[in-house]
Amino acid sequence: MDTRALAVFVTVADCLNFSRSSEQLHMSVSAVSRTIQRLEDELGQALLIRDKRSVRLSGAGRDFLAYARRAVDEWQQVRRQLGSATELVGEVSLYCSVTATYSVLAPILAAFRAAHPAVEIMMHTGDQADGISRVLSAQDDVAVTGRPPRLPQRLEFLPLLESPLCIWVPTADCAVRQVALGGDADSPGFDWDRLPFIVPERGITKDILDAWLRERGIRPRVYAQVAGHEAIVAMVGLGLGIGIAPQLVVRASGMADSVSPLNMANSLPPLAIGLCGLRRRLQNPLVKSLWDVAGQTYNGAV
Amino acid sequence: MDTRALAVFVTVADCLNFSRSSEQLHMSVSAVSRTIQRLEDELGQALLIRDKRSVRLSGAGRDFLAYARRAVDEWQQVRRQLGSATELVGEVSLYCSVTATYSVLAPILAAFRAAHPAVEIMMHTGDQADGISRVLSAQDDVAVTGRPPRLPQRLEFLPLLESPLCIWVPTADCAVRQVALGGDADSPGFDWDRLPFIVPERGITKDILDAWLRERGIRPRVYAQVAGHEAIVAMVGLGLGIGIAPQLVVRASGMADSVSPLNMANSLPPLAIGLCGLRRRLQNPLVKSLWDVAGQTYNGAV
DNA sequence: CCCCTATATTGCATAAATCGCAATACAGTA
DNA sequence: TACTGTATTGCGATTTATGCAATATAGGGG
Repeated sequence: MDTRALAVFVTVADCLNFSRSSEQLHMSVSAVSRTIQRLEDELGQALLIRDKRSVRLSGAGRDFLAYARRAVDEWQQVRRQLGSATELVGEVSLYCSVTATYSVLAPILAAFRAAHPAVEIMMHTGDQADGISRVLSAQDDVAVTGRPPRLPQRLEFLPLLESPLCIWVPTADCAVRQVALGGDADSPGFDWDRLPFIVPERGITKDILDAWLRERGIRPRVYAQVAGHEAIVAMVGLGLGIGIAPQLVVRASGMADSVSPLNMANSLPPLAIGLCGLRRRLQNPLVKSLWDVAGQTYNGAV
Repeated sequence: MDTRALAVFVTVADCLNFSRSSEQLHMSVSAVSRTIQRLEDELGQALLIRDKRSVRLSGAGRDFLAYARRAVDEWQQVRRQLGSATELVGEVSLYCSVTATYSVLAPILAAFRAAHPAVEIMMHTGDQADGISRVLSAQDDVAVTGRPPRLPQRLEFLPLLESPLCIWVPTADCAVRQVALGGDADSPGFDWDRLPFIVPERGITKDILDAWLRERGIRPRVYAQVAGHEAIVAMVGLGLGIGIAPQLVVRASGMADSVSPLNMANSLPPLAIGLCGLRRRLQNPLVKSLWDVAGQTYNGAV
């Protein structure tokens, strides 16, 4: 019998709800369900009475809960006593865009370094669009990324902040700007066809944009497919076309003066930015602590 | 962390010897070694100091041992409390020869039935030679068999009793008997060639006999290869030849008067008879309890 | 001094446990 | 009635544990 199973049982016994427990425990509902089943199997007793609309403790469950709390507690105590929990040592690998390094990560890393000076951070930067796949393929423990529309259950997402997703227009007076500001972007007659559009090559921003365009029946003239928001902003700033990027990136880019947002009534939904990691990896205390520090740093911000 | 790992640690801490622990725990040495490694890994502390010729507890190990004992104890206590250990229910499957049923198994089964009336015994009888493979292929939980010369480590063997392995000669006055008793079986000149030999088709007895014959450079005249000691005894009793079988089988066969042993100075080694089972299956409490009852029933007999 | 035994560890292949996903079942609700 | 929320289950895939064989090393004779 595994202490993890005991911890699961304690959580479920507290929530009296498998779904909520599964979230707290960073596991799937089925994993929780089976963990309890195994436990009951091993004990030859039902611990939780589930009757299709409620979960409650059985008599044996109440007795066992007392034991389980104590056992979990004593285990953690002995861990601490042996010093394994005093200081975390090891490394955590992190994937993010260059922009995220400044704007999202800086405060997290400062706090994390202060809390766990012996943990090394392996940071890999690149196109934010690759974050999810880097995490899924276990190349990195955690990535800073936008929230995917559909989150695979083995991924965990911790929202940190939101940034408006805008379509950006060059500030300099040029053909692109004149067309872009020459009409009402909300109206069906807006001249999308004459506007060179710089779109993301892949990733969440591309997915959101595609959905948004499809909804409105807009078929943009794609001027370039570019990897990385930073590059999109740069190209827009140079007057090559209009492009999509989170406001955050523009602010951090040093090109805030070279681009301005395209005003629209029904604008794009804001982008939720946060940490993304494999659930399984979150059981690793190092990854878990980075996660926790991030959550605390941005506590209540979103 | 698994309570099983704790139990392993407690055992090793008590023995201060991995090999002996592995026997007590019904696991391979490597499994024990790795269990301890995992534990140390999880705690980030060495628990046992191994310096190539001795094992002793580290400081952390001593502390942890106190915890581990308590944790194992409390776990067993809560199990008992919840009643999972009150009565065993289920079934155990058993393979043995017809003879073993009477001579070896009877007292075990009587004691086992008394101790665990709710456990059903599924008994399969057949040639004792097949016992090992039945167990290896998990067709049966446990078999009564002779001790194999080389025991695969995933098998456990519990010796119960020994029986002399003899070469049997018909009692009735016949050609076979005259030749067999007409010379000194120990002498190199003994007339093996003129004696029809009834040998086991396969199994441990065959292996032992083959080795014994090879050692002495005897090439017997094989009259028949037969499955099952009972059949060998029967054929010898009918005067068809000489044959090998444990004394136990002859005694139980009702043909004890029809056959007599061939006297030899350097006789065959006695056959160790006992229970054989997959180590893994021994962790099943039902199988374990049958094993334990057998051990107690024949306690000290061998 | 060298071979042999005893003991613990490690690479590797295999067996078992666990997990997440998708499908299912069922009760309450809009 | 369709829909939502919740728990379970079959199944494939991944992760973990195990046994075996090989390796390493020390001690004990001959």
